[in-house]
Amino acid sequence: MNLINLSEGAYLAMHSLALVAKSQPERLTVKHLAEELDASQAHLAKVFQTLHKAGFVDSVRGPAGGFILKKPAEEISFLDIYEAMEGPVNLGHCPFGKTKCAFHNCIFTKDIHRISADIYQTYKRIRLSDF
Amino acid sequence: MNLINLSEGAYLAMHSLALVAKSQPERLTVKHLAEELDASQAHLAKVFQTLHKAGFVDSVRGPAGGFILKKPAEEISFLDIYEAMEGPVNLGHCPFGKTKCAFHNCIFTKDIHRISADIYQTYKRIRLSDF
DNA sequence: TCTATTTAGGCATTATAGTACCTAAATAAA
DNA sequence: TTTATTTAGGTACTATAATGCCTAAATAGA
Repeated sequence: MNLINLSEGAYLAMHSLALVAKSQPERLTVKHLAEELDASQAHLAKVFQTLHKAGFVDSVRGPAGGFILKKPAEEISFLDIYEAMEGPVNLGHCPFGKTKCAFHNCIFTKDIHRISADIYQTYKRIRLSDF
Repeated sequence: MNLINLSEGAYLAMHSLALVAKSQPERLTVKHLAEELDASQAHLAKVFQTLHKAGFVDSVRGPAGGFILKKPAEEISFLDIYEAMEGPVNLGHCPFGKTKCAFHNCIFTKDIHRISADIYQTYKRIRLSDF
């Protein structure tokens, strides 16, 4: 069981974009990336549709086609990718969306908020140019 | 979107056991706890079936029934509860269960492992007696 | 004994993520 | 121009987690 919350989709997005960034300016195909990551080609294709719509990559169809980064690798953080795949992160509120808490001092306040902030800052700091 | 991985079930287990611990030796009912936590009574009842089987609570049926802790609050950590609800945690491996990694140094090694270890130690440290 | 309360357990329903499939569009190469 | 390749997008299927519902069992109290 995984302690951090990262779907297969977000995992694929982060890892495949890192590979795309590494091989710039060469285009990479979904087929190639799926083999490289030992992942489902169908799922990865869906992920890249999302990444394309979100403006992270440019696509070229046909033979010798594939994906390249649309923005410089320095300008794409893991947080950007995470939010594109999983939706926007909202820190500062109860991580479970509760408006009412049975505890005067939430039993999670001290620790869970610290950890959430840590993950947030970590994702924000890591950039595709780091690979 | 929540950065840490904690299901509604695990959230309910941690919070309701904290309330049970606080009100010892009085028994608490699922109905009471559901109101207190503003949560689904049906779901909480399921959670307590799991907690009962896992040996965290003793149950008494019928009027004036409810749940009490079976073990001292000092001996129950959030990690114990988490694992009872979500399954055993395995640190030290790829958090996504991959045996093959496309990166010589996994892009997550430094940070994700640090954060996972942090969450693990935090859950391990927090005990029901802390409330 | 009877009734109301409360947990136990099984089953059904719902939501979501993941996967698969099919067709269209684009394009490089033969 | 034709063919093979590859992304785009829609739809549908599957698996699993989460949630809800119903009935049985237990038990305190009237």
